[in-house]
Amino acid sequence: MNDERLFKDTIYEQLARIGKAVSSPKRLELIDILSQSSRPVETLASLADLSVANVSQHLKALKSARLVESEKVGVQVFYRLASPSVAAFIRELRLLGEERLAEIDQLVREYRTDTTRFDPVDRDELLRRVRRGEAVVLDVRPEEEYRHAHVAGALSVPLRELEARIKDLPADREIVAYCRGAYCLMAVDAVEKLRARNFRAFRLDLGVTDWQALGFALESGSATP
Amino acid sequence: MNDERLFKDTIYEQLARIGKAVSSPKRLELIDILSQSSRPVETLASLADLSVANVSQHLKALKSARLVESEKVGVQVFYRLASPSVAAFIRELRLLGEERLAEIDQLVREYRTDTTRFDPVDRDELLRRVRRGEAVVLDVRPEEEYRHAHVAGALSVPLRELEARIKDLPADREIVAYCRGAYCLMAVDAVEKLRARNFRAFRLDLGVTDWQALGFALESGSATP
DNA sequence: GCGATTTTCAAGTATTCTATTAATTGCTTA
DNA sequence: TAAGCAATTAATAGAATACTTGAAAATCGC
Repeated sequence: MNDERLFKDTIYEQLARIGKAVSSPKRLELIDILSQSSRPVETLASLADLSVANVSQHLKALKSARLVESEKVGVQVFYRLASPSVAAFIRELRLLGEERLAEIDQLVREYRTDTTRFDPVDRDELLRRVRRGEAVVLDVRPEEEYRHAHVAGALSVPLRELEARIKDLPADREIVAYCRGAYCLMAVDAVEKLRARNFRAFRLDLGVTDWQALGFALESGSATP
Repeated sequence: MNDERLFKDTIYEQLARIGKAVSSPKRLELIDILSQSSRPVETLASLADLSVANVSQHLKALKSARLVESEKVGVQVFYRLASPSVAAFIRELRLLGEERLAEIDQLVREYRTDTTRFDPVDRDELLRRVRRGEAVVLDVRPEEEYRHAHVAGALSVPLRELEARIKDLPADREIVAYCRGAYCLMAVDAVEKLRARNFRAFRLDLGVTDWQALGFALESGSATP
């Protein structure tokens, strides 16, 4: 075997490590969870519906492909994505899947029973309004995820607290809610609740990584009260 | 199991199909080959050092993940990438690998014995000159790959023909050569040959997909003589 | 040292992957 | 319509790997 072949074989073998890491559904789910916020093992286990030992194994696999890192905080071990590029890569994977795999489209169509998809306002128009500052952006994910990273300028109103805090929202402005991304329905819920109270509310099915890819800045840290 | 879990499981299972498709070194290599040009099975087999039957299996796997498509042309079956997004995705995979896997860096460093890496001119500067039209861009890949897609305005001078055609190149202009990408050394060879004849030649270690990602337009079709 | 959390281990089962040879299919073209 | 070529499929075999789980062990803060 000549040098060049050996070189290619080795390079592709290395690249395949990443492919192997993302060839398991559960590991993809873990990466998605981690792209919202860093998490201790136990939480990951419960979010992904796996045993702790099992998650630990999957995390080990992800770690050996250098896609995640861990850090001990107190008694827990927190995992996080090793780099923002990981989230960007998984986003590409998801986009490719949505483009090429009709099954995904089908699934999403069947599962989404929400009303926002009949919105008369399309995504581009909403984004334009957000860019112009005409609309208020609402992050309805749990506060922890908001703290980890959110669209710059967005308000944090976790879905669970929406009812209680709805009176503080500006009734005269358009509201654009987002959550974890296209497969997450928290923002749909939020919009329905808001509309019931006569707010002009819309959903954007984007996660923070998607916002970022569209050129929006992200921030981290708590909301200023 | 509730609806949401079922939905997630199914979605991630679908996305993992793509992960599985790119979890094999040989399939990654095949995709890379196809990102240069569409090819019949037999050629793929010889380029990737595999048996025809084996390539056929791998192609089947890629096809079932909708990453490649095939078309019968005459007596042969030509395979091609199902969409430019596939090449873009594999590029992201490669970039992530280069960022995260030190092994790849190491390998490339060991394998590259060329001199161009000591170039005093860096990539950004070269790109600037190309954008300004100050430099001639040379595509040194086989003509077939040039025909499939090349950087707009680039000259096709396959490495094998370089010696014969060297006299037609402009001696007074800077020459920037490229080939299949970072792991391909044809452009290195070309630059060395050109410099031996006193041309001011440089290498850019970019493949067409990389050029495209940098905002350069691609063209296809034969060179105008 | 206690306790909580996480990792490792061992085991079992199942599955999967890759590559090869041989046979077959399906086209093209003579 | 038959010959010839390219590609696919089948059958096989062995290796390798993967996933999960329950129990034990390690780690580390307190």
